[in-house]
Amino acid sequence: MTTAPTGGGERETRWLTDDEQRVWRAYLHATTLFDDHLDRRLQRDAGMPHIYYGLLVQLSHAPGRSKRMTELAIDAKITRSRLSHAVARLEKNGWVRREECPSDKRGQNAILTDAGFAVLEKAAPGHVETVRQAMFDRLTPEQVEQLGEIMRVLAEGLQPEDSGADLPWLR
Amino acid sequence: MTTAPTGGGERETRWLTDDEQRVWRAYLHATTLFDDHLDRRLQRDAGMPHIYYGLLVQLSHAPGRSKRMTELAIDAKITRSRLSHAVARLEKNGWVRREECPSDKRGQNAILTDAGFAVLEKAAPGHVETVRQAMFDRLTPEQVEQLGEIMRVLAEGLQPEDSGADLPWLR
DNA sequence: CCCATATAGTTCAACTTTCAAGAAGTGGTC
DNA sequence: GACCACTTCTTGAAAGTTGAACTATATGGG
Repeated sequence: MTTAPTGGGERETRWLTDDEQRVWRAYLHATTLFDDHLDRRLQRDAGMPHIYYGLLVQLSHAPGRSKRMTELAIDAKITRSRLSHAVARLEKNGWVRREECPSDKRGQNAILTDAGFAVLEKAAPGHVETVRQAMFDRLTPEQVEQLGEIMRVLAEGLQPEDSGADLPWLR
Repeated sequence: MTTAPTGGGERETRWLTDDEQRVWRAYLHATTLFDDHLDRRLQRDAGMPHIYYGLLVQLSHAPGRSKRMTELAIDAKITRSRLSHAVARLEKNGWVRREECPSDKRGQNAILTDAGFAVLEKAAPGHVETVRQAMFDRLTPEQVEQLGEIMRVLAEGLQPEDSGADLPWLR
């Protein structure tokens, strides 16, 4: 649905050209496959979806391997609701634990446990290898640079997304 | 977890360079935001997630606005299981109906209804506009071309993904 | 101090996705 | 024509996601 000369009461829709459609489809195709690929690998190698893995990574980089929930949600680009569920699951796995925030009683800190760190340490090489094989081994250095720049531009335009859910600015 | 000089018994992991990490993060960031953005828009404007919309689009392009389930699954890059559930939902909405395949009694054809087509017609301009604003209005013509080529390369390397679920080659 | 309002995080219900069966049909082989 | 391997599609339960409602705490005036 991107080319038809429109049908209803519209005001000059700027439909995609054939070239644009091809790029758009290629984008959807590739990103879908990529996402699935990563998810499966990590599910297999680390027993969790990609985004959960990303949470552990975030924590591993944080001072004290600890982070406020909201901060973690923002960094991982997910809603607080989703994070709550995710951390609950990771906690059940023994990979993360929660601790009250001393300075703000509403707050919680998510903390990477040693077990969690171990899982990360074990899965990381395989994950990196996956990413490398699927992306960096296939692209020329120029393309890698182009991709980076393109993604930066796209992300920039998407940041201040409102939409009524949760906190407006929080995703 | 992409830079640390490793920790356990590994054989020379090819960690990502700082530049590669930046690109990788930019990629994740942008694609995540993009996906969320589209999903929300379509949920709001058409009452369904992006992938369901994609199914209707596929059908609208097919001869007779009809397609075999498996073919549809392959084109949409989803499992048949997922498609079954999705079509069930779309059928409940009255946007798709199922019909037995005459030549193969195992088969089902998914058919876009007039109501389904109407939904598509109504949502399409907004959807295209969303895509245009978020992607094509932001990139230079060169970047669009680069993006297309890069995505083609990435998809190429991901095609024959096995992994044990459903049919290996299907999805 | 007390209030209104904002923020942090969780929870609930509805929905989607996944995985592992399972029911039904096809096609080739002997 | 009975068997066997395979394909097509569906189902059910578990896991994950979403948006909205909710609890509790914080904050900045009056």
